[in-house]
Amino acid sequence: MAGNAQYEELVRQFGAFGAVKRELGRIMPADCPSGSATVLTLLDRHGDIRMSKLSELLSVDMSVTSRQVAQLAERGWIERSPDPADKRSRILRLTPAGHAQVGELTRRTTQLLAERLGDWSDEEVGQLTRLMARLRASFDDCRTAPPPVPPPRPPAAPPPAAKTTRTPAST
Amino acid sequence: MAGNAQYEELVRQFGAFGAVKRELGRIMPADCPSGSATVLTLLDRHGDIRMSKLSELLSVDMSVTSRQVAQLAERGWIERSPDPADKRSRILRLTPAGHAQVGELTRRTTQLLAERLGDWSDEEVGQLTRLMARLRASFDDCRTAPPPVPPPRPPAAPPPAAKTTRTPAST
DNA sequence: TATTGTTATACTCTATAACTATA
DNA sequence: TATAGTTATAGAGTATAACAATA
Repeated sequence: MAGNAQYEELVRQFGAFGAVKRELGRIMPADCPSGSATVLTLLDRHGDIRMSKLSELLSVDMSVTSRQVAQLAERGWIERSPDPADKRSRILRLTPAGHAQVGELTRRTTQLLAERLGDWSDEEVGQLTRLMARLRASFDDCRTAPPPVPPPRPPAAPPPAAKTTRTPAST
Repeated sequence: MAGNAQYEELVRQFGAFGAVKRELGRIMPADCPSGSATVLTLLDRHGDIRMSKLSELLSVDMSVTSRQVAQLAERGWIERSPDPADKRSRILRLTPAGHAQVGELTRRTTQLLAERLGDWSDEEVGQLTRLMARLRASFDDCRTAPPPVPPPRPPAAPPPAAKTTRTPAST
């Protein structure tokens, strides 16, 4: 368990990381902004998944995913096939063109990192990777498990309403 | 120096970090979105600075900073005083209300981190903080120092054009 | 002529809410 | 009634380009 001062410093670094993210975004192909790149990369790693699963991986509302995916389908990088087990669902899959695009994205990003992190050791890169993976996992877990010490949060904070990536909409 | 496979994995974690960023953004006050929060935090840390310096810290075009800062000024969180040394410039400074707002932001973010990172050790939090700081620095350095091994980049990649955070505009 | 900052415009990312089709 | 996905709308973030004032 860490102290507040440590958390404050960590949050500052989160903010500074935005600058890194923006630089990465600037080297993306004009027809593939960073949001699209993120989706393609996730599909490349997780294989054929459903919209809802993708929303969960991205931690965004499914409406966002829907639009992103529609754009990628228009460009021919992914295809949406009906799920035989549930006619409401659609299975997402990279097309050959999609795989090629992932290759191009990988080429660009690894080149930039090679330039910028030239003086980092294997060990350091690995450490940062592991810690960021764990960070993501720690935020993920808390969508299923309630916080250890639920402190009084007077305004907007109804019970987590179970694990879902859906617009609350009406009641 | 690390291998390409390591860089690919690191980039994937960069993408996953977006989910953490979005969660942080969701707990911000309605009148202070995460972009504003980043600016306020930077001003709190760096003291009175000029627009151009702030743009550099954020790694965004000055036009972006200008709008952000205008909004914050409207809310009364910062003030822009003329720079006596250069009448074109403006000095940015947090107001007392701005400092109070920073306090509120800090309270919210540290609480969320305390919930999510409850099982992290001091050492681990410190390590992640240090590595992210170094990451930011590594990207920063390369705006002044050219890449160690300038590889052939056929399309869009004219010489760095010196360190500036400005729209290229016309020639 | 070059630099600092502002404004106008356009595009991406995101959330909320309403809707359709299926379970 | 609840869930999977879509669409419409609105707001925030960002870049490009043109502009004004000052150096």
